[in-house]
Amino acid sequence: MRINLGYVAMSTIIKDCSPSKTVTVKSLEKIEDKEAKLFKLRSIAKANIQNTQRLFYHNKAHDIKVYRLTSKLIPLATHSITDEWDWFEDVRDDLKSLGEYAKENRFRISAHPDHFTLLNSPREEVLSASLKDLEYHYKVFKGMELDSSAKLVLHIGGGYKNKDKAIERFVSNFKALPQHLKNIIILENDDKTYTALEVLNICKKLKVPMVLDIHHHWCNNNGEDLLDLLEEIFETWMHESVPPKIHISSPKDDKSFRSHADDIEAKALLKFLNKAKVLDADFDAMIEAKNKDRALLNLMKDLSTVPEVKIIDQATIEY
DNA sequence: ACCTGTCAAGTCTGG
DNA sequence: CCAGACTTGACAGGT
Repeated sequence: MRINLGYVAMSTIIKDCSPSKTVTVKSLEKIEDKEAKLFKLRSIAKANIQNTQRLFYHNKAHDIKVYRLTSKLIPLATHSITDEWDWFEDVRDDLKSLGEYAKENRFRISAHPDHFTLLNSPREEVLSASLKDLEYHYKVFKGMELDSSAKLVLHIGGGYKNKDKAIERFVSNFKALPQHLKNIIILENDDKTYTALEVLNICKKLKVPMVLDIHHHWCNNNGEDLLDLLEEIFETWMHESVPPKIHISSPKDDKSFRSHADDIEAKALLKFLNKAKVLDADFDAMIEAKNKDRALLNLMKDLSTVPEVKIIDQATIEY
């Protein structure tokens, strides 16, 4: 099986290349002139897109084909303070050429809205803010002219002291989403509330792909063996044009087991690969480590000494 | 150039 | 009902 590694949002290798620059509400409020305000926002947005383009060049140079966009590409995009700002119009051309490059190189692009984006909140205002945030992400993809292989990764949300009810709410709110959002949302197990098995069942019901997070599974499970779930998890991707995606991170230490370590422990990953190999399925693996792309390259280096691992390119292995 | 408190957003726990 | 933890890159103000 072939595994493509990717990383999240920013580089620890390329300096001064943040795609997530922003401005605080307070300092934006201090700017009196409306045009100056817009200029500030526009400049930041364009710089973020430009830096994302630089990351794309870097990714290409390192054979990295799997990448998660920052959710902060457009500063304060869903905050009411920017209601007057037509950001899409301002960065239309920038997004378009960014997307062209991504498509030319067959990058597999995803995004992961922040933990405030909750489809199962009982609070109306939380749900509507979440919808706004989902539409914002969709618009970025749309501006890049990506098709529905570009995905939005979401968690199920809070437990609200009644998980069954919370799942019901998730399902009915999901069903009520506009089709263009349903097409791109994929669901991930989390480290505290919704286990891989629970998310798998929801994914099967809603017919959406599931992202398996291995680290989250270690944190939050009811004793299920991943191998028993893996085939069905990968099956949720059956109708997609891209391979299944998993998330990989290593615990920081025993004390903060849920936190992400700087790098990825090759040993634990190999254990998973050894289990998964019976399925012989290709998949994408998103590296979630503090060292970001550096952690990816470090992991590749560690894997290169393992006899069962065949190095295909700088970010791809066969096992 | 470097340091530190603060930042749009939610949920959960404990008081 | 409210404060603090969670978690995290970047800002902003200060040295």
